[in-house]
Amino acid sequence: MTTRPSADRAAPTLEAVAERAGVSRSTVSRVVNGSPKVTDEARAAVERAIAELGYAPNLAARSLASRRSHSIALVIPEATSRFFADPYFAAIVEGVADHLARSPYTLTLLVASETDPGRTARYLRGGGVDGALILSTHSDDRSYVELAGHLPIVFSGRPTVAHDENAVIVDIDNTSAARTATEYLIAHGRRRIATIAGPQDMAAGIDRLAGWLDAIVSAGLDPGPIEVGDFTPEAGAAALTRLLERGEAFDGLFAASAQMANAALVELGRRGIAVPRDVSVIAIDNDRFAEEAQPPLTTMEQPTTEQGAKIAEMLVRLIEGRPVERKTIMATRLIERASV
Amino acid sequence: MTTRPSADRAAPTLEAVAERAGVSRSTVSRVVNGSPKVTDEARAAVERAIAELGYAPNLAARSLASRRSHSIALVIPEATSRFFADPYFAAIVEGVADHLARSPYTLTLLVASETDPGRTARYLRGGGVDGALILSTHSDDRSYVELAGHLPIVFSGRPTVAHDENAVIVDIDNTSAARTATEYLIAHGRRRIATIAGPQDMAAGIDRLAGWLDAIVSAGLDPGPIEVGDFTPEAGAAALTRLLERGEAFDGLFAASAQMANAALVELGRRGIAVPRDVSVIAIDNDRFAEEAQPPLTTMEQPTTEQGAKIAEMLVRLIEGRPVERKTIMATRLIERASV
DNA sequence: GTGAAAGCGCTAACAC
DNA sequence: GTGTTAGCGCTTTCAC
Repeated sequence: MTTRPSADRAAPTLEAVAERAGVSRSTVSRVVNGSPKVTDEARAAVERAIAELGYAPNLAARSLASRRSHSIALVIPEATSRFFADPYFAAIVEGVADHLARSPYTLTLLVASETDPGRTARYLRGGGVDGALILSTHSDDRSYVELAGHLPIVFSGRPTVAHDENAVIVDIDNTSAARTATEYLIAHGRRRIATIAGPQDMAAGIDRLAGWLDAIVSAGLDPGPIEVGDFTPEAGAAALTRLLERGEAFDGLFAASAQMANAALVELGRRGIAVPRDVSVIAIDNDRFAEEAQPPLTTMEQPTTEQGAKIAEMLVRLIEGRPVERKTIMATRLIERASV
Repeated sequence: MTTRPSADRAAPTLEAVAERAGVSRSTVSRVVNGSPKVTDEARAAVERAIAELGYAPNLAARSLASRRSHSIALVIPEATSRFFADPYFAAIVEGVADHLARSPYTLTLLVASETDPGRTARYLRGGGVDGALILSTHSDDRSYVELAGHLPIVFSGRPTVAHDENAVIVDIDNTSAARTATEYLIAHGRRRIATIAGPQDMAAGIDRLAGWLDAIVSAGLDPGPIEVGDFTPEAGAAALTRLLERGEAFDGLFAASAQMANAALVELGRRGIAVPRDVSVIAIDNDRFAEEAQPPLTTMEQPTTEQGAKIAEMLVRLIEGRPVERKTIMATRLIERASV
């Protein structure tokens, strides 16, 4: 059984409303856009005509004439599948969507096409959106940095490449969060601290590794072994295995993401290594992976949903020409559970 | 430290490209849109001019003239927060985004505003999108059903209200899936089967309850106690508690979602009721809640990501005037784990 | 195969 | 406060 699209009769135009209300198109436009310079009578007549006709303004025409689309893009890097499975990204999107729902802006999800990288840039420069949100990504984010000259852009997480002085960035202090986490391990008597670091081509990965090292060196200790993962549970399990295979003992472990820590905890348990008795574990991210870990994970919370709302807020301000801070650092805090 | 948007010089227009390439605007338009009716020379000249100028077509103008936006909306019902935390919705979005990334269409996320319900409809009718995807929602989805007269619409999950014969729907057979699950319990010797049903104002909730009942009646058994939840873990835990408080014994439990089953399993464990020894549990959804359940949950898998891709595919076909099936039923299958 | 001309439906000066 | 007049940058007949 098949069907074809219904032939819809032409939608009523602003001109039709004007005729019906007995006013000019300008007046209709003013009413639709909430201008105060309209008499109550005129406004009433227009509103009635709009209701009777079921008029809805044509967005493309409005956008063409006003040079504003009232829409912003959220650029999704790389594979979509990994994106939505990651509670970090889900929370960011939630914060963005939620903030925009209370604004006149609409959210466009732009999946960066691997097959045609130029497509995203072309879209962004075609005026389809008034600005774009770029999520922290791998070091190939140069093209986005360059886009900042063409339209308002806000980065969530600092780009790894050199960026314009005018770039607007919202981030947490990854170095400081990692340092605090590691210091917590040290304060609990741990002396030989390993780390499962994040990808070293992303700012969050690099900075968290630096924070771990800084805490250790500042305490006069020697760094434990380092293995790198890509923030996912699979990578965490693999990294822990490699850590153990190196045969270097450690009594503390700092993981750059809760997803990796959660999987590491599973591997430790499987090998009969008790947490926190034999090894204390701490990580960054207070998501479901931290909560559901066995034992529940002590971790640094980053306000992800709030960060999503913040980047949306910043972008809207940028678009509307209001002053914005160039760099916003969201606060993190320690959540004590049972893994240290 | 604050900054203001950079004053960007005007973007090059199609006309500028035409001048530079020494052709008319029509020819440039043809090249940009891949028309075959252009000589190789003309095409080369135009492409060079485009590259030199860094031209990107203005989307609003194109959309106004062609009456196509090459963009589709995914309408998100109710609270955004619940939406992104739900693996079902995340998978749907993933499927949609992934399919569209390989098409010339862009995805707009439309959060149905609770404060201004008309806003969504106005947007959809303003030509900002060529069609819309409506996710199964509560019974107040009447307004979306009506929209189908104005633009191409595809429903994921059948609407509970009467809908146009032309409505395009992609769904699973909820009744059959629930029946199969319940029959599996019966085949394993369970005779007194309770259920934690889904919301009774949603098709998935209603149909799954019907399937459960049908299997029981067909087997000549008496139905066990029923409690209703809203698909969330919290609702599952509460429903199980109520089920137990009723004092009616049961040796089998069918839950309408894995999220509810997962939480119910936790509650059963807490009370020392062994699964599957004392009670067998089965549910619908093969998501992380099913996998991570203790014990791992035997469940009916629905191909959620594929369903997302399917609704996107159907909508694009509808928009492009190609024939589409009015109703597509995605296959479900039993995943045997350890809870029965 | 190519160009000229006529809009697409709206906003934004500007005059009244 | 209201109407008139130009476009916004593109697609699309329709001649040639």
